[in-house]
Amino acid sequence: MNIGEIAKRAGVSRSTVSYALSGKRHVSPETKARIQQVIDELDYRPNAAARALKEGRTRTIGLVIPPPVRRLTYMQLEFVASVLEAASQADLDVLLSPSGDTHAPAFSRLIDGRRVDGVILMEIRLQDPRVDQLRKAGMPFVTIGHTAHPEGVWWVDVDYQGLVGRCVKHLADLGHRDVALINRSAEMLADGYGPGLRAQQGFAQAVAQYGLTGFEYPCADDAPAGDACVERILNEHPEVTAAVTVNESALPGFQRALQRAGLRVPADFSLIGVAAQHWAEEFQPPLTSADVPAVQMGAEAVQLLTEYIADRAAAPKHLLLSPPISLRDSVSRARTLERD
Amino acid sequence: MNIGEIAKRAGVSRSTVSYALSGKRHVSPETKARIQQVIDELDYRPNAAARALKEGRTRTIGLVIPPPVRRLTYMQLEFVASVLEAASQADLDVLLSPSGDTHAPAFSRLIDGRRVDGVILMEIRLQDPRVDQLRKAGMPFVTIGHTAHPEGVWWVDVDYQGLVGRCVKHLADLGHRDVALINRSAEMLADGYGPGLRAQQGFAQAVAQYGLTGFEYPCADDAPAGDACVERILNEHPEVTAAVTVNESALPGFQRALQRAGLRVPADFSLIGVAAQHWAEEFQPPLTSADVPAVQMGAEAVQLLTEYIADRAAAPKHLLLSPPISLRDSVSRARTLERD
DNA sequence: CCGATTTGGCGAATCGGTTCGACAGACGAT
DNA sequence: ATCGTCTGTCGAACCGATTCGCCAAATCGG
Repeated sequence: MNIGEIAKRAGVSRSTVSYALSGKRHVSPETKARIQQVIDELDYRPNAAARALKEGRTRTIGLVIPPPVRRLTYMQLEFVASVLEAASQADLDVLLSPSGDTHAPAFSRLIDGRRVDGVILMEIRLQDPRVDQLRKAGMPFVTIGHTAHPEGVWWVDVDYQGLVGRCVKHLADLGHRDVALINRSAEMLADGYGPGLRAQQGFAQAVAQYGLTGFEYPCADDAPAGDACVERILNEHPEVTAAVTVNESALPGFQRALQRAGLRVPADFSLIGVAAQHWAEEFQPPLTSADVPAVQMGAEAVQLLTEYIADRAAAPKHLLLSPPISLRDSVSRARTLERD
Repeated sequence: MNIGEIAKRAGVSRSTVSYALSGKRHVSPETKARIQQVIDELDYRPNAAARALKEGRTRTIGLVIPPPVRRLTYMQLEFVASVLEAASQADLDVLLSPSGDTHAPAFSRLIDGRRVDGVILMEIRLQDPRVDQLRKAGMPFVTIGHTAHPEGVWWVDVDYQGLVGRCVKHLADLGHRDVALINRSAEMLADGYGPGLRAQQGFAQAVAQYGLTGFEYPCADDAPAGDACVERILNEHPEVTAAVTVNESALPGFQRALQRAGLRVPADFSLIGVAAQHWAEEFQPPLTSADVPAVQMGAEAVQLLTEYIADRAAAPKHLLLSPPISLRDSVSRARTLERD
């Protein structure tokens, strides 16, 4: 069931079938109808490989996700979902590829084997070898997150630095003087993970600017780590009355540790952060947070990538999003002030 | 940078390059070395589309996931991750495709456009039109889950019916007389969702067999629904001392509702279920459960699919897994017995 | 009524690989 | 010296689409 078979049954040439399908040249309505009928009968659809070979494009994009996949955070899952959705809208297929040392062959296949027209890269590091490889191969790509030197690169990101700064300001305005930052894991920071390092900077700057005392705590991406982290904070710095977090996966652990310590949120301890809306609302009480617009970001990434693919000479574009802080129920005035 | 270019620079014909790469015919060591050197210099990799066209296979499998993707349960995410991992091991790429009405064109592209060599289908219904479509198109596929009439189909599944039955038996052995089943949502059951309906059957059978009184509660896949569901159970049937759950996404909600009601697990209320190990361990206290071996299932699905692709005439195989119940801390003897 | 233009469709080349058959040269056996 | 075998390589066909150039018939204007 190839185009030749269709042509034979419709009594026309292969090229006519092709033109009838693509509309790139005029075909008489009668002929077109006859061809369409045969196609419907046989459930014919052009062979993707043949088309890709001739056209030089695959109508497929690669989505490179961080391993181990099983540990995908909810936010990352939202990216994947929204990229998938946006790609589907644009009639693009998505080839999902884990990155990392053991998957290097797969990555090279993707790039050098021209399996995809472009790539969306998630979880990039400040220095990221994959960016260099893509650049060298001349493969269009958009990163979610941005490297230390993103000039000439297309990217979409959330302004972690600014957002964490605004969270600190929010706490300062409410009278908190001693605050903690619960960051991502120490390994990720050492590995040059952008959002973590930018959160660090934003926190340090804002703490200095508003004259607060700040303590930074790295924390692995799971509930037990969150539990342990909050316990450490409470032990080591009992004067801390509020925390800013960029670690949504650890949130359930915070709840447990605070509860065990007999601290109520927000009466005794305020919590604010940057997180996916889902996690923020799941928290008890609902977390005041800057909701990362993951869905929008995924869609924008696909949009940018299609633009890039369509015009490889176009000037690089990027998008730095800074969503507003949604006021929920996890932040209150500092205890010390309430005693006045 | 195509095979012709490599051939020219190495001073051989295109076919020799091809044979040097594939090893399907003997090529002298010197020639092979010369070719390899040119390839390394240019980072050459065969164009996937051209190869797919000639070979008639794409070295790609499709993974069809349920929409809305954003609501993937942890277990489903584990399937995706393990399929990805296993495919990567087998040098296969994975095309991720959401299913559902709005994505029908993408699904047809996958199947009729021969974009993939085979398909893995997740979340299938007892009656599933996608199964029929795949069958009609002659596309090899493996389902995770099985339809009402799985004869002639390749599949991998967990024995929900048997597992739920064993959970009930476990509770009966410990003296519980009135037990609840917290199932998946009413919509999913109405829609013919296999695991939910099989859990229902297993529960009903076991309850009858051991002479217990059973109450079935459907529950949506999220924490608030779980909270509300447990509250209803406690209100409507205060005599219930234990529940079996197959709804891992609702678990955090159970915790909250039980806590609010002042019931301790397992002293006052026992909980047992079928869930991903991750969720079972995240629960407070760790949940006694039959851990769904999602990672194994994903790997097995890929394995079966490659066998099927390699020999389309092979007799269908399937795998019905029945993991043991891991005893953790959420089940105890019934209260009434403890008073003896 | 004749040349120019438009309409509708055809044939062949092409994309970049794989693979089959052929073939030249080296070598061993008789 | 001759024949057969084996080695290593080449040339050409092919996979299934798209697209360019071309041409026959129909239509139009003066």
